Amino acid sequence: MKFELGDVVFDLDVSLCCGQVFRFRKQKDWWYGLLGDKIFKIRQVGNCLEFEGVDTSFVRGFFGLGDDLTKITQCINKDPYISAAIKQFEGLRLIRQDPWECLISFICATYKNIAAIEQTLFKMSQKYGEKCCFDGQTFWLFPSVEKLAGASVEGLEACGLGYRAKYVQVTAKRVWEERIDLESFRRLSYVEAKRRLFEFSGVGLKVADCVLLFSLEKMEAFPVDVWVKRILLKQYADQLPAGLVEQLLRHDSLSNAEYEKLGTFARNYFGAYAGYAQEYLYHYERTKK
DNA sequence: ATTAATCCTTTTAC
DNA sequence: AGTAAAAGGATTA
Repeated sequence: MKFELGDVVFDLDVSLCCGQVFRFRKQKDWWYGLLGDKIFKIRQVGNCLEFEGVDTSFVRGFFGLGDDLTKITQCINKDPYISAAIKQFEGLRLIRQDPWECLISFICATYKNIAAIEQTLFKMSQKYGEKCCFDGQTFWLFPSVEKLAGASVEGLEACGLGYRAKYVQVTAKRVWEERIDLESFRRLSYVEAKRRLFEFSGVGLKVADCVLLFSLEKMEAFPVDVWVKRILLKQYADQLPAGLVEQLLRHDSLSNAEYEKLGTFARNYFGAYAGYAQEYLYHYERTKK
């Protein structure tokens, strides 16, 4: 299938490489990806998207092609620094992931680098997910709630989860036993959905913000990891509340209070699409020189 | 080749 | 409320 982008600005490679998704692989010029029980491949040829395994409305929804990116980038374009990031990664869009997979993925992602996260999630899917064939290749779907709820901590540890194994286990068990519908969190406000996510084991403010931004379409979510903290301290120090910079420099970790101060600053400064700003800044910082 | 630091942090315990 | 330490292990320097 084909989809002409027309005046829709989109860069498939940048959107898939900027650290939002962990289970996309590029083979030759095709990206192979999974969402729920769907497996598909997609590539961008000029201003046209070509794909197999899913329909046009899925592609539009999944890659956020309905977002008015021109308006969004204008809104967040507040200074020369982010302006450079927006310019360099024109076409970067936030992807709409599955909330369950997103929640578990970011619980697994804490204090890990992206390569290690990808490896862990692959092992976990291989062990607990459903095996599927597509385009002559083997894929494993992301494990269901029921499957992970029944997994042992030892079994999860064997996937390289380390101390995160028990968080995954406890969270999965709770989602399963209480029949929690994570999709329904979409209807809650940012603050309310964040509070609900925060209750899960292994979910702090950062993981909650990632789930809110990457799967629940809360664009005011502004995940602050070590990279974003670094950017804020370097590029936005003089605009942060008085004393906060000195406080942050005193120690390495981020307290919840400090985290929320940075998030509040970002939402005030960048506006309703602060999450988009975060993704441009994050990718820009990670890839420069 | 080895070693050390780092990693899209959270939890637990002062 | 604020701070510090611990939690595996792959990747990167």
